[in-house]
Amino acid sequence: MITKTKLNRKQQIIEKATQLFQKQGYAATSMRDLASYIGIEAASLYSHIKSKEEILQTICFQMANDFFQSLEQIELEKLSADEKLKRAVKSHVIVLTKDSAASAVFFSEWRHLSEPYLKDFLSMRNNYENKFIQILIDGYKEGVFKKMDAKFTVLALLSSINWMPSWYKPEGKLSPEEIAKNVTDVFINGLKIRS
Amino acid sequence: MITKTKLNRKQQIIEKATQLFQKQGYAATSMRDLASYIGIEAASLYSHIKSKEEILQTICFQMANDFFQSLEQIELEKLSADEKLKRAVKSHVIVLTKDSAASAVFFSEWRHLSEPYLKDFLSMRNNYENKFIQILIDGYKEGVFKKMDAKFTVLALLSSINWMPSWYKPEGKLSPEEIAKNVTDVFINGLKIRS
DNA sequence: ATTTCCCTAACGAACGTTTGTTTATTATAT
DNA sequence: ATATAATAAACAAACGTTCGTTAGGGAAAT
Repeated sequence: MITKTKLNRKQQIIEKATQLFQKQGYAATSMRDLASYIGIEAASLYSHIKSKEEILQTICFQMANDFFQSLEQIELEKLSADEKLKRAVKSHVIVLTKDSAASAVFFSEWRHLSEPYLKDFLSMRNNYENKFIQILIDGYKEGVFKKMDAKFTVLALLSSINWMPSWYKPEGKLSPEEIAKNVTDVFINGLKIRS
Repeated sequence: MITKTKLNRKQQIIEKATQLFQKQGYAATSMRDLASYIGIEAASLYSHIKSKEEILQTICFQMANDFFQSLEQIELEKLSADEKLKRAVKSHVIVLTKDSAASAVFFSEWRHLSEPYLKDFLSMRNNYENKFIQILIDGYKEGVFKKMDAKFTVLALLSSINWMPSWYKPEGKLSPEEIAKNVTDVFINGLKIRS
């Protein structure tokens, strides 16, 4: 099982790197650091990966794809704006909690990507935020949401969720669904027009 | 004016370092980097500062003090919980926007502090969060706020604000007061019991 | 008024260490 | 026998920091 061993090793490298990048940051994590945690020499890492940055790229774009895919699926459904927002937040939280270490790296370490990856990354993120903004604007047009600064509100909403990886523990008392419900409860009931 | 010149230079170093730490991160910013932006040699920095980490310590604990001071002042006043929360958020945003670069460093780079500074820092932050949590608990007891997970809500609230330094521009259309109002509007009207 | 002295801020050079990565070689497993 | 994965050794570059020195200005002493 040559390929299997190699894939496992590569996966192991990326997983351990994810942990270290989260705890110490990308720049403060050395390849010797990473290697010693795995139990091999730094030079041996290069049998499986091309460079340190390739690891970061893998982590960032894997997460970016996951987020995008989960949101695109929701856009297909025909839902009222508030339902759509609930679903979008729930999906976002689920993706995020599935690998909270990778999410933390995704949110904090992307700036160490070199061009053209940095440009691609930022454009994807912008795109993602715009989809949320559109949901809020639609909600306003439908008469479901108050008048507001949609971009500001989305940034506040996503920020409150995205900070989670720094304190979320899978063994904690709150499930991803409960977290999503808590967040949307606060935000939606503050946005929704009460009759 | 010996002392004045020296103070200005030291201040200049810390200000430029704050900018670079925000943009590139603490670990990815070298002393030669910093020096060249100022227009001197790296070695010359050490006529004014003791070490690279001392700069980070200065930034972090200056901000920590500012946040603490602004909150302690509010605790003295006799206010209803929702009013108190509004005031606390407003103070928080004002401190944060006064130097958003330093705030960004404060929120993202504290993990590079060494002991015992790291321990002190985390204990201060915990303390600060607990003051917010207490406001929410008081609000619940007063019958002003819904039943909720106070810690979770505070983390969500502070996170949505603390992410701001990454996009806040002083020349933007929103003033600190308007930002605070937007945030509290969303959160308070989502929390407050409607009669 | 001139000299001596001290202090600050800057410098170039170098310190020892660590960085990411490459190479040539050996061990392992199929 | 062949392909893969690990190694030790080495690389140039960069790291934070220290060194001895120098230039310049103000204070003190002559």
